[in-house]
Amino acid sequence: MEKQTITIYDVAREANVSMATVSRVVNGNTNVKPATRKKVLEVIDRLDYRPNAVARGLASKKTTTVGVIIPDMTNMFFASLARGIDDVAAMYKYNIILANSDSNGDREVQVLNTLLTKQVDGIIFMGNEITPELREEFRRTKTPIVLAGSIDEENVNPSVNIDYTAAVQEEVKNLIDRGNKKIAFVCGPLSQAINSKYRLKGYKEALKSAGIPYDEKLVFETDNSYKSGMLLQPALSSMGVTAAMVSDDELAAGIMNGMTDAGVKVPSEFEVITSNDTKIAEIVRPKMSSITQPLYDIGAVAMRLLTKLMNNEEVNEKNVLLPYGLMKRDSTK
Amino acid sequence: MEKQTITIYDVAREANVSMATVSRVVNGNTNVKPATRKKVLEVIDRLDYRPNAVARGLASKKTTTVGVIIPDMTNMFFASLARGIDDVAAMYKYNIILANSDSNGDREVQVLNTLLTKQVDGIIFMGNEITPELREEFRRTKTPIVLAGSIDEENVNPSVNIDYTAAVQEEVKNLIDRGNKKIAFVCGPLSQAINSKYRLKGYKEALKSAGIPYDEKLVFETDNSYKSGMLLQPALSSMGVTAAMVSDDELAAGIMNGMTDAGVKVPSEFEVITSNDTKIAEIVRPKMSSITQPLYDIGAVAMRLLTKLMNNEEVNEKNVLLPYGLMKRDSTK
DNA sequence: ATTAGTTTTGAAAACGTTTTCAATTTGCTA
DNA sequence: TAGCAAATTGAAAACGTTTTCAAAACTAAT
Repeated sequence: MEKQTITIYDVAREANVSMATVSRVVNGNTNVKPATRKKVLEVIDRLDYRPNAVARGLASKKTTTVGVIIPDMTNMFFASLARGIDDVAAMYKYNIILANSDSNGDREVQVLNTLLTKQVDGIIFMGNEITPELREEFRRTKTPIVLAGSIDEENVNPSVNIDYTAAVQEEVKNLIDRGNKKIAFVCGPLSQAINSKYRLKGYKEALKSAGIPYDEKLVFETDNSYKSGMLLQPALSSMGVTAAMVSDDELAAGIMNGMTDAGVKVPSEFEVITSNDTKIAEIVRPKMSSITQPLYDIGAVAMRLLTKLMNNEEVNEKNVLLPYGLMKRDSTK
Repeated sequence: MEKQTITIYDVAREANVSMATVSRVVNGNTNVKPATRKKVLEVIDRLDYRPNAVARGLASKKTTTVGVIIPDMTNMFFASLARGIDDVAAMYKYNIILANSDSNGDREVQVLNTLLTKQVDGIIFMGNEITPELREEFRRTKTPIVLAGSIDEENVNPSVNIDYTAAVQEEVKNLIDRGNKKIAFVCGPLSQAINSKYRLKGYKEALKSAGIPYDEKLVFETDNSYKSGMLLQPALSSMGVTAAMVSDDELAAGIMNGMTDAGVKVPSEFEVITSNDTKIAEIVRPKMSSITQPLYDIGAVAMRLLTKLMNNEEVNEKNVLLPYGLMKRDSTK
């Protein structure tokens, strides 16, 4: 009554052929006489043989599994990317091992190593702060790694993103054009290049073009949480800020609700623009205007890129920038 | 310059011991003389040896990987469960292979089979409709499977849920007590037992206790999407419905926004209660009253249960019901 | 029939571990 | 210091595939 596994050997015996031949038909190798193939397939069917992927992985050194490191799958932004990743992975017959890192450097290194230990064929990394230790691990491995919706300032790994600087710059310019003088820039940790080097740069450029002096006090660094957003209202209001460019949807929803709850009218008295265009932007009232990112596609393209790398195909552009858009909804005038 | 992998054999040679001994120290087996252990550890460190999990899996017949079948990771409800699953999995040194099924029966069967092929040690299944084919596959495998936040009417697999019937019954009773006569029951596919057998039952029971006749017209079957909710307003209003018990948060948000957009005041003119208490319930305005489910815990407990099953430990209760709550927010009077 | 190519096949060696079982070493006790 | 049990080690056989290389079986042309 013990687990009686059927192996390739059993099939070979029953079909009167060698294991090699069975392996060939299982793998769709064409160099098999049709009659033989038929015979083998019949036996496979009769015995209900299922190849053992682990053994296969050991022998072939391919696992058809890729690792996906994600800060938090409960965050709509990353979840959307991950969905794109999984769909394309499935399309190419890969499975994904998904691991949440909570953007914790040590955890990221640890996860990366267990993924490598498990011999994944490739890795997709999401997370915006790449510690020196992590970078070193990236460098050490031969396993291809691509960043999705994530910036590495040293730009050594292939990546898929949008042009955050240009998008923010454009939105802030629009805010200025509508008469806003004091515009807050609210973002996640400034230790993340995506915020400090890219988005903030767009913000500064827009101000500069308009001749508005940059005021450090208008930059609010947060942890990207809804709650943090809610708590920002007093500070924002007391400084006479009339608009905010926000780097995360939950955060933005928090700011907007905080404002509304305090009796500040959005958008007439306060405009908010968010950055990720997740479902949340649409569900919230007023609906939030947003930079639109092709979230699903960022994941999908990243995974597609990874398949090429795993296949040793040539890739022309290692750092892909997908087009972004600006979606006007009801949180802006 | 080829991938020069260090194997256990290299370590054994350098340390002047057998592979068996190296294996023992790597696996923390206590029957190794401290001096030997130290020597081996030094070599491991020097050579930067990393055990190959695939080979290990083949030899030991354990992969320390579990499969997770999820309808859509982009759905906050399931994403929250999955987060609990992954955290507990990590705690017990497992990784998860996550696969989206879109609740498609064929896809579920297919995914299940590739997971089994990959020799996962266990499986967590989310999805509320278990086709006969899928059930048959469940039955065929020896690999333990537990359902998380998902109902199988035949109840053969271990599962973790809340008492959906009681929760709905309680909420609907409250709605009745507040004077609502026409209460809609809005849910996902009635082909899913969780809706047709459990939630609907609670709804009916509440009506019956209050002596209100059950009207099939007040039952709205949807696909659980935000959009479907938005489109429901005309039907709801025209029938004179004053409250809705909804089975999904996005769906509920859609209904609420649909109402509000049409000028119907929530909650004074229309009350809505949702069922999953995801972030969305809190972010939306008015905040939605909801049945509260310990989402993270459902996942966490399911995974914990699975670890026991994988370990052949005794489990006393195979079908766990976690406590639910009722959270009063602003979408009810 | 023979020959020279082509296809098809099979034997056996990987792949990198764990695990079993027996052999060796060690530590105590008398 | 012999004897014995316990602790420590190692040899080699799994684990279930893929892959290489050569042999065998065809095919077609003479």
